[in-house]
Amino acid sequence: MTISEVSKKYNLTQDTIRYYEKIGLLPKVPRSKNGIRDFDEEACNWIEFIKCMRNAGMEIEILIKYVTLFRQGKDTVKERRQLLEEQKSKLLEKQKSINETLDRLNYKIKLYDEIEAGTRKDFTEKI
Amino acid sequence: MTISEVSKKYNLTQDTIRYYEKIGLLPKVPRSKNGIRDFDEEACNWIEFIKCMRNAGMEIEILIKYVTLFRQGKDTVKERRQLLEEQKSKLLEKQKSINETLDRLNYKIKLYDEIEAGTRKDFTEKI
DNA sequence: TATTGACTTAGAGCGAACTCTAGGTGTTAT
DNA sequence: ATAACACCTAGAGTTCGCTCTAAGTCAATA
Repeated sequence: MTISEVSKKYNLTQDTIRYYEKIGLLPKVPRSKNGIRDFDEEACNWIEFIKCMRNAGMEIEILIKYVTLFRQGKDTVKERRQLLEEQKSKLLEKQKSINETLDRLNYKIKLYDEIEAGTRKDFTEKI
Repeated sequence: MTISEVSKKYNLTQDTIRYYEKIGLLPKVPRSKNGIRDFDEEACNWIEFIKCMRNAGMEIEILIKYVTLFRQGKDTVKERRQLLEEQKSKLLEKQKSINETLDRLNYKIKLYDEIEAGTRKDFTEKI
């Protein structure tokens, strides 16, 4: 698969994919003899994995660490597990923040609906 | 309330608070006669609100827009409602991404647990 | 044969959100 | 009175994660 195909498949720019490889986020992307990237299934799987993690806001440094451990083989399973557990905690925190904010947005949207409907005349919005 | 008290109360640096005011994110922070900020309840409420929204990842530009509309009074209720609704959608998307990633992390953590426990001998982790 | 088009690289540039620096003012404690 | 301390400002610097630029290689088509 060429970079333009991968780019379309995962909706990432070619620049982003090259950047990810450059910083060590993609282990061994195969190349055809004239130096052109030829993504195999494993490389694609990594891209998909990284995209998923990045979408959730995981830091690139952490992902590089994970990829590095992964490449070192079975001996790093314990450390990888630990890393993922930490990231899980962070995501749970983030989830909590988002839920709090959603509650607040819902409250305010409801308030604005009441104001617009005229069912609330005492317009004392308290931020 | 002085800036250092507010800073402690909301766990934001003084620099961040001053920055928020400078860019128009805090409507009218009162000042004592020698020019020192003296946060009243309303200013504190704004800080708390902004902190909540920022924690969920809402962009500063959007928050400035909201604050600006708020200051313009009742006539902007409809527009404010619309803005909040858009941000709500974004947060729901983000929530979805986080949930997907959490599922994936849980799967991998479980896999690593099995590997470590020795209950899974076929070590064919597929990223 | 010339040009088009997809790929390559190194490295510069960018936007967001702070964070820090330098220099200044005003109040309080010794 | 002088030092310490908390505050102030404008503006420069930093970090993250891309994104763009310039210059080059190579294969296919007019």
